[in-house]
Amino acid sequence: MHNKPTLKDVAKLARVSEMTASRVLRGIGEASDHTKERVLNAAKTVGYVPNRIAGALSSRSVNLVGVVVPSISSFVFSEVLTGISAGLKPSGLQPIFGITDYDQETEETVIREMLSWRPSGLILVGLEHTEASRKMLQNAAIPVAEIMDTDGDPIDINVGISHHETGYQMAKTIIARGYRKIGYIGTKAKQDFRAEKRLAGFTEGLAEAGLSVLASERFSGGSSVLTGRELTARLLGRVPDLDCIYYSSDMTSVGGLMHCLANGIKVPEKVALAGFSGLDLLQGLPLKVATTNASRFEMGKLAAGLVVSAKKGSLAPKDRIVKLEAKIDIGETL
Amino acid sequence: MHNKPTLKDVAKLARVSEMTASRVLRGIGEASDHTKERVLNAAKTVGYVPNRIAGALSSRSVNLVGVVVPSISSFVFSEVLTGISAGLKPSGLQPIFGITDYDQETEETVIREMLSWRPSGLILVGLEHTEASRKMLQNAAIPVAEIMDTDGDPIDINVGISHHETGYQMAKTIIARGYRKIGYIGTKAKQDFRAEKRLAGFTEGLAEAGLSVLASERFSGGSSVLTGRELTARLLGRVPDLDCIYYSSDMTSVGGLMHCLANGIKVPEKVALAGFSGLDLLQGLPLKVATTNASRFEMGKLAAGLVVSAKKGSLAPKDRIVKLEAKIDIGETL
DNA sequence: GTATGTCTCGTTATCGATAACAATTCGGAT
DNA sequence: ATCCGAATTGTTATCGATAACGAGACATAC
Repeated sequence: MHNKPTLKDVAKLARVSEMTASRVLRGIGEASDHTKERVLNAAKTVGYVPNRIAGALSSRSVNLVGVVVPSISSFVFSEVLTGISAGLKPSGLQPIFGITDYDQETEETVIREMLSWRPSGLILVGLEHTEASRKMLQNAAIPVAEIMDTDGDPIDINVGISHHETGYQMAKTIIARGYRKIGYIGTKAKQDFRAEKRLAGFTEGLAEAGLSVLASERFSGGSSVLTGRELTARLLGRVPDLDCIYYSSDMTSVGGLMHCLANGIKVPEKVALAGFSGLDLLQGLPLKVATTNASRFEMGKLAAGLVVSAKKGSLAPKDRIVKLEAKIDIGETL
Repeated sequence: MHNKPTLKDVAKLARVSEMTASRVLRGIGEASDHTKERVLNAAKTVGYVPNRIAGALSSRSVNLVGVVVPSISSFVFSEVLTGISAGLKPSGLQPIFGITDYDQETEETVIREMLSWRPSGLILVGLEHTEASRKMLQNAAIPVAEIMDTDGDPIDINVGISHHETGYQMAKTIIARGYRKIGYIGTKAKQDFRAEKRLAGFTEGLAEAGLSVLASERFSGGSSVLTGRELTARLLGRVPDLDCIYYSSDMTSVGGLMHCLANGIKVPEKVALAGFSGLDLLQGLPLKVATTNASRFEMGKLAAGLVVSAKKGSLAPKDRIVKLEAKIDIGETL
């Protein structure tokens, strides 16, 4: 017996043509019960596993949707991915994931790699891509969804929230609750476009009240509780009279809370804290940290659904842009 | 212009044969600088994106490695995936991910789906699979790595830790530190084989000292801080004099710590806590929770490396089984 | 008995690339 | 001037499936 059984082997054993075997195995078209049974049995006895590569080449259709995210070692994206999986499930489309490490060149490579498999659709995070990436995506002639951010010029489908508004609203909220000496802790510029947009909106919101960010700490690399805790310690060490800190993520805001808990700093009496994302992690802490909920699961699911509709040609242009509401959750730290 | 440019279009424009164009674009074999340039230019002007499907069918080789995990909405697996990505990178192989939701039937479907793309290798979590899955994997004639667990009978490559021993050692450690009234909080049986094995080893370790788990709480669904907190409250409500709780995960043990912090219960004086995984999350908490480090990143990276070697045929049978050390980190809660 | 459909199943021609082998070119050695 | 081997480039035959069309079998209608 040679390498792997092919459709030909199945057909031969079942004494039918390859075409008939193919039809039975895919469950399309008509076939007598007698034939069906023979083919199915033959497939089982030779241990047939269809070759999707050949099938895809022949039918010019691939049941894959590429999903390109900056990182998977972050709750934020794993929830989005879970949402995408859920949204794709009813259509029979399979997601395949690629990681960019927050780097546009890497993203370009990943996109090229994905397109070379001729997927039925593509889902990307963010609106910032290299020129070459945009061109490839436009030429691909498949539904392309950019998610998580609506501040920019989308290629095709767009589902997300406005990070600029998110920052702006958080500034307003913080001001309304009486805080005036405000600090910021977030990633270094250019690493994370969305965090940068929130900060810009935040700064703008403060400026309208004649305020500004008094002090900030920036870090590179992933957000973690430890980073949040250390930078909070450093920031409050430098500027002890801050009465509120805005963080670029929930992970770091939790770190801030931990610093305060461990050092007997009263939250929010002495210092108020606010983060971003609405991670599940926040539930169960001694104090629920303020945040803006980015409804990541829903966003992923929705985007996946739109890609499916678009692929079927049943998605009007006006339904291709969905701006979700980013709702602030005051929690117990503001 | 028709649909998508093919190699033929590029070749025509560059006035060379398809074969020459193919060689230039793949950078293999020889070609004069003159030809190279013409082909590369042609490819760029028509916006050529290679069709991997056709390439894979023709060359009978696919630069993909399938990775099948129970879930991605958990730190545990996202770190493993990150490790796998890292381990695969030097080889040029690309990981593609599939999710089983902790269900063997789903796993079987996912495996079949992956094999239908004829990947160069497969990486699975755990040693428990359906009979049909095992058969498919054995017939696939590609490197198959089972990771995270070594308590069982591997199909091919195996990298992981012994969860039974992990539980056993934790029991010994807890006993050695003087705790006697011990509770357990973990997932419901059969959902998570590895957690079950840890519990079995734990119980065995206690039994050797004439002890047993006095009370336990079980949950279904994912591990979360909130679940850990609530169940800790419930368990201590039922059995207030427990002096130590063993959790099936770090997320839930952190929840336990949060319950204690919020309610003024002294840790570890009143009650000691221990989890499992060694998540980064533990860094930065007011108290470092005891855990067993499962070195997930390293495990993923190592397994990926072995798959690559095995694919090249340079992996001896004796190197196919790697049992890593699971090191207990006492932290500050034991 | 002939015609007309409806079911079933088979034949042929791709899909877009690459492997294997064949052919051509070219500079230099004899 | 001729020949040789290395460097380049081309030709042919697949890879394993599916789309599109075609054909035989069988039943029903007139």
